[in-house]
Amino acid sequence: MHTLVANTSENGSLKQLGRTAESICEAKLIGITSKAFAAKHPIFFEGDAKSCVYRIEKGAIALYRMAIDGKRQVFDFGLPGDIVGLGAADAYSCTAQAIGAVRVQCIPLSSLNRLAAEDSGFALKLYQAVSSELEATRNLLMALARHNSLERVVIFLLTLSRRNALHGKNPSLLTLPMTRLDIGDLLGISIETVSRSLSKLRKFGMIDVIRTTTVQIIDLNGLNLLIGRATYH
Amino acid sequence: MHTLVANTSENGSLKQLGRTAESICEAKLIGITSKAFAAKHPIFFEGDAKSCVYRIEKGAIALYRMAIDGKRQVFDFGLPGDIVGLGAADAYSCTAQAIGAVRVQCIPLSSLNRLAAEDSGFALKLYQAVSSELEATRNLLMALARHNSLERVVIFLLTLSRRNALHGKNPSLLTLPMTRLDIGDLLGISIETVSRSLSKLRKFGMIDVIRTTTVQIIDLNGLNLLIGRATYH
DNA sequence: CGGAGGATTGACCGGTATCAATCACCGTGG
DNA sequence: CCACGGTGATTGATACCGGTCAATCCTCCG
Repeated sequence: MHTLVANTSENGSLKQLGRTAESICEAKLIGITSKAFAAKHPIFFEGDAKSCVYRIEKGAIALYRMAIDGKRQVFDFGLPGDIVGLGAADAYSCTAQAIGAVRVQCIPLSSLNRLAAEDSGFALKLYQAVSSELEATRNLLMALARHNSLERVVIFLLTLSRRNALHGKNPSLLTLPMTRLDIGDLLGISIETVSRSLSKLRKFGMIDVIRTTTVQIIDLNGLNLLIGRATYH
Repeated sequence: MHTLVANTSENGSLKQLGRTAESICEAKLIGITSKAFAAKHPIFFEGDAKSCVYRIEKGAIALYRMAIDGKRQVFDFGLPGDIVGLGAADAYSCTAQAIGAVRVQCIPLSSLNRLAAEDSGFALKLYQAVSSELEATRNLLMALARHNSLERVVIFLLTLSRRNALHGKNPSLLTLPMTRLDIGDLLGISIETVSRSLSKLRKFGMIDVIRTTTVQIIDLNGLNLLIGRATYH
């Protein structure tokens, strides 16, 4: 998973999990299959007995939980390379849903458990991976609890930008595969407020909304200043 | 760590970590020492090189992180029996500070790492423990993002109540070792709003604030209804 | 008894949710 | 190729929750 950037611990967890995810996949895991899901289809539901963990090959998914009153909290978006479904509980602790068309690798839990029981090094990799998720969740928590709606949207954009940079893509041209509702449910704000925030950033001349799914960052430094942090590092 | 209750995954993680914490302490760890801290003194700082994990014997601590603008986000309160400082990173990812006088066991990281490398079962225990912390953090995230201030305070009280029940103490008589500021910084609201929420619950006849540090729950069912959940289960 | 830190209560204001109307984009079918 | 319909996005008007400032109260200790 990735890490929202507006915090003091910087992007350590992102890189770290990236490496961890890779080593998990490089391990001698057997029975891995590949599977495709159409847009909006669930990969697994919160509460379901856990049978597999998944590695995103192509597309994007949303990880979320529903509150009793029907409100939805997105914890993260899973993008290619990410592993979702980790955690020691025997049931999935949140729902994973395809945003667009998605292809995933299914890693059987039995296979994962066997390897972890045999190889303490692999078990420690799982420990690392979940530690990173914990870190990312705390960062999101900081973003939600301590920033207003405009700042949250900026943090979201900068996070995507940083992800792009780490994948060798253009950090100033962002693709938003998710809807405004998905973004709002991640940031804890309404779709209208997401929209208003993007419009405000456009009027400030900091971004350009080319299409609803494509955002060009014009003034990266300005965005960083909005969340109280300069870019030079 | 404990788990805020207003969610669908129930209290699984709480019990689970309770057990995990115990088994971690029962393990053959060497070099454990005991240490005392006075009120408001730091146990460790965010960013410090990690040398030990700590088990609370007596008293209470706050786990928090500071935002750039000086705002503080409390992630959790550590109460007797809890283990704090876990996580695969080589630096503490948040600050731990004594609320009142505190006594802790210091478990050297070197000892922990050696055992984890030798014994995959112990490594998996660490995996479980951090998974539970992740779960608790997600629950807090749900509370912050999806509940108003009154509901957050109710969730906080019900969490303490459940903790009491699990420790064999009276679930209707709550001790609040932390200040209103600590509570507010956990729930993302101001001290005035914490105070107003408690007063409102008192006027509703649902609680009685005996002293500022002691709350009697009168109508547990009513509190549960406020957060959209009945008690009968 | 007095001082200090913490808690409570009130008044006011701003940010954001909500409701509502319109717009933009895109796939479908004529 | 264009008209049309549906979904999602944008923009505006309004109400209200909760932050902030300020005054007072409470409790614990010296």
